Amino acid sequence: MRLSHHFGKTLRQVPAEAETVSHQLLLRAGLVQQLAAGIYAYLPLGWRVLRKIEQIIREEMDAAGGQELFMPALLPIELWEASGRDQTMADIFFRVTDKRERRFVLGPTHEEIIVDLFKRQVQSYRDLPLMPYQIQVKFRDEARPRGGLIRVREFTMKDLYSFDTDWEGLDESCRKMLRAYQNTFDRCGVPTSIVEADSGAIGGKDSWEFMFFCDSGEDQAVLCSAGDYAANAEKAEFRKPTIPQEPPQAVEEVATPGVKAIDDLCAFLGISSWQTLKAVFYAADGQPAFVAIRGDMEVNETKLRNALGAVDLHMMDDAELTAAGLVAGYASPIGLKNVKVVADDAVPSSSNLVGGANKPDAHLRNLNYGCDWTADIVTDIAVAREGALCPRCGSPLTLQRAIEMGHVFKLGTVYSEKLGATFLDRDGVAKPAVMGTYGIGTGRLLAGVVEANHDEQGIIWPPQLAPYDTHLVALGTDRSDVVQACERLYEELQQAGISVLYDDRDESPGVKFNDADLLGMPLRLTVSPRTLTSQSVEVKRRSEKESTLVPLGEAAARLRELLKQP
RNA sequence: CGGGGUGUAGCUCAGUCAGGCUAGAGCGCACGGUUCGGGACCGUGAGGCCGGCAGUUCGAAUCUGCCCACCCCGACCA
Repeated sequence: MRLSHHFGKTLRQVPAEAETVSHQLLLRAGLVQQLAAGIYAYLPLGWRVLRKIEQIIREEMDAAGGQELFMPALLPIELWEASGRDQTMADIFFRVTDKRERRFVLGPTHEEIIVDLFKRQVQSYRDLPLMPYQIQVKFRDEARPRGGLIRVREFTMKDLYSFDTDWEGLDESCRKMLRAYQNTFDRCGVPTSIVEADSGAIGGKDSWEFMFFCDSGEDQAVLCSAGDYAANAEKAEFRKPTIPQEPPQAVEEVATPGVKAIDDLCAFLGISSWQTLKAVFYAADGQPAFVAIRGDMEVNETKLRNALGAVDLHMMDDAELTAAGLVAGYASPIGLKNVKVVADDAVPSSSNLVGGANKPDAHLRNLNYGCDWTADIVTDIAVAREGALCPRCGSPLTLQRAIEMGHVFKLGTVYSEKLGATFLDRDGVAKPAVMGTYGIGTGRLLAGVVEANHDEQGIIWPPQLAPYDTHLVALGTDRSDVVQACERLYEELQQAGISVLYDDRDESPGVKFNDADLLGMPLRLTVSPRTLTSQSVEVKRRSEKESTLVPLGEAAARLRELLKQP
C-alpha cells in the first residue's frame, strides 16, 4: 500500500474527545473514526488488524472444537419474550419495527437464537457436545459508551455457545474455552488474568472474566496480594473484620438531634463505625427493601440485587421514602412492617450496635440481631475495599482497574429449560442441554492490544497483528535513484510474501519517521541517498533503537528471517 | 437516569465575563520557490449557517429561553 493514496490520515494533535491511550492512538493513527457516541467506522488500517484478530480467534475456537456459523442480527421480539429477557434486557435493546408493525430488536447477544437453532438440529445425546460460534455485530444501547473502543454500542463479538449432556461435560467445555481464550490473548499480545465474576442478568452459575489490568479500564478487579484470589469487584468476597463480642444489653433510646450520617453519629457518641448499624432503603422492582449493614462497610448493589432476585434496584429517593412512611437517617429494623429486611452476614455476630430509632433526632443503643430484630435474608452484601482481607488466605486485597477482554459463563440449564432445548439421553428420557456461553469483543480486544503495545511515539504492533509487516520509508523522493530502488524493493518484497506500507509521499524525513513510529509496523525500512552509497536499505525494528544496513539484493531473504524471529 | 464540562475552519484552540465581527491563530490543505536522516522555511490562496431554533437589541459568536450533540464521573452494563 502506498501511503500517498492511503485512506486514513495521521493526526499530529490528540483529538479533544480522546482521553485513554488506546483511543488517542487509534484516532491519531487513523485506524477508526467515530460516527456517533459509541459507534465507530474502521478505516483500512484498523480493519486489517481487526481481521487478523478475528482470524486468531477463529483458529483458537476451531482448535478447541468450535464450529463457525452465522446468525441474524435482526431478531423478532417473540424470541426474547419466551426467555423473559424482553424485560431484563429492555434497557439496552435497539428496537426496530417493520412496515407491518412487527417488532424486532437488533441482537445484543444470541443465547435465544442459538437455542432456537439447537432445537431443530439436535435430538439425541449422540449429537453432543457441540460448540457453535459466530463472529458478528452486536447492538447494545449502553447507558454510557466510553473510552473509544472499550465500551461501544455497536460492536463485533465472537460468541460461542456450548451444549453438553451433563455438568461434567460443561466443565470440560469450559476448560477448553478457558485454554482457548488464554491462547487467543497470548497471541494478541495482551496479558490477561482470570478473575471470578458475577453472572449478572444473563443468569447461570459460575463465571470468569479475562481481565487486562490497565488504568484505562472501566472495571475494578479485587486481587489478593499473595495471589490466592482474584475477582471482579462486583463479586469479590472478603474476610470481614471481627469485632469484640459483648453480652447483649437492653435497648436504650438516645437523643441525637440533627445527627444523620454514620460519621456524625460516631463523633456525637464517641464510638467507632463498626459499632453502628447502617440502614439503607432500596427499591427492588418497586418493592421497598430495608438493608442493614455495619457502619464500617458499604452495600455492594450487585450482591444485593442477586440476594433479592431483583432486576431494577436503586436507592429510594425522598419521595419514595415518604410514600413508604420511612425516615432516612434514623431508620431502624425494629418495628418495620411490610418491608423486606436484608442484613449483611456480619451483622448477626456484631453485638450492641447503635442504629436509628425510626423517628427524627433519636437513635437506639444495644441493637442485637436475633433478640431485637431479624431479617428476611442474611447474606454477604458488602463491598470489598482496598485493604480488606482475602477470603482464602487473609492477606490484604488490592483494587486494580481492568478491561474485561473475555467472559466465560456456565449457564447450566437456565435457557435450555425455559426455551425447551432438550435431547433424548441414552435412557430415552428428554433432558435439558447443559449450556455455556463465551464472549470476546473484537474491537475492545483491538483497544487492549494498543493499550498493551505502545510507547510515547505510537503503536508497536505485535508482528502477528500488524496491518503490514514493513514500513518502507523513501527519503529524497526527488531523486530517481531513491525512487527506483524503493519501487523495486516494494515489488520484490510483496512478491516474497512480505506486506509493505510504502511511504512514497513527498514529505520531510521527520514527518515520515514520526508517522512510521505512530503507525507502528514491526520493521521500518529506509532507503535514502545515504543508504544507496552502499546499495543497501536500513532496517530497524519498531521495538528497538538500533538499525542495520542490509544490501538491497538480500533484503527479501533477510527480512523474511527477521519477521520469523521477533 | 443524576452530577460536571464542551460545542467557533479537516484538527487543536483564542475571542463570549463587559454586544460593535467585515470572526482570528497554529497545524493541515492548494499553488510557487528554497530545503531534505526525526513533525523545515518563505510567499500566495482556498476553507466558517460561531451546534440548532426562538427571543432581547439599532446591532448577537457574545445576553435570555428551549432543544440537540459530544466528552468525563457516577448509576447501569450478556
